[in-house]
Amino acid sequence: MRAERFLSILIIISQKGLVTGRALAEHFEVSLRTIYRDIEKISEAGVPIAATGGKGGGYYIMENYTLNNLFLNKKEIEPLIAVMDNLKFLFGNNPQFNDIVLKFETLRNTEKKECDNLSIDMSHFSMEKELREYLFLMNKAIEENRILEFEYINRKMEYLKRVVEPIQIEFTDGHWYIIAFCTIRKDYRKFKLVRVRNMKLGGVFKKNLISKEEIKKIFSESYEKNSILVTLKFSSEIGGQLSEYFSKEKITLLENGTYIVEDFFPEDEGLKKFILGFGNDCEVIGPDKLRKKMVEYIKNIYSKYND
DNA sequence: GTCTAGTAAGGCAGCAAGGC
DNA sequence: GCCTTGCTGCCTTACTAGAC
Repeated sequence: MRAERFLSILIIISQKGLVTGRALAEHFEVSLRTIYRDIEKISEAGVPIAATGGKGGGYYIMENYTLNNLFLNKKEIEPLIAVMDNLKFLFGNNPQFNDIVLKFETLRNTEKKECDNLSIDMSHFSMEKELREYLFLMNKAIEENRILEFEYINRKMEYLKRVVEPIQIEFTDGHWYIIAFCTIRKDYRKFKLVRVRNMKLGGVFKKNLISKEEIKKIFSESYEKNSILVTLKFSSEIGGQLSEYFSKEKITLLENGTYIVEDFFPEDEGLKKFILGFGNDCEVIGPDKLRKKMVEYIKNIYSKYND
């Protein structure tokens, strides 16, 4: 704890140039006396920290002394800083996270030129404010083993109450999820954050010792169990777009210029909408039951426009 | 379980230096 | 001179680890 504070004090002084002992004491929530002792120990360790008294005074690191990037090289720092930039936007109200960001910003000062060629955006345009608030609550709940209560919007636009024991925050396919044990469904579930409303922190729960790998396996098995092998035929016009949705080995180019794609999909409403998203350029070849479902689905749409 | 030593931290008092 | 800030010494408290 103390060694960690020493390093943070050094980084803060290095980052800000001049910092008062009082400011450091407030930041670390310790007494001024403790900060003086810390500064003394840091100086004894050979770091040239100097001080000026009076108004406008404080601690500073003497010229020509820089903090080395001990563990990371330039190429490793670049993607980390891009990610930290994003996470700062999302977790900015977490004091512990802000300390980490400060450390990375210190690295940025020495690596600035190398950080400009990578940009990552993990925000969501429709619920920026809620996203930040929910991520903060989720993070806190996981750290303190606390229940999360929220309303979850299902496909029928019904608001269903959920009480969950959170395990992990995940960012996949451009969306944030909370992986948790649902105390209502008595099962592990993945909740899409854009469907969550009115999230609140609840009481403390006893942490289940299930590993992240086991949970991953549960979701993977569930996905496979609910998935079917689908064969799709695409027109030559849409060929270029297929690589956005499918891996190379799943796409076969036929002699007539059309494409065949074979892949596993979860068998739900989303699949039909996904296929229809390609419009007239996609045809279901198999399985037959999906082809029949598509026919019914399209008939329903047609009837809406044929009054 | 109890005692002891070490460590970390807080509080207080007094002093020095610098800026306004 | 007053205010702000740093510096130091002394005492106390709380916690932890090790010895018995």
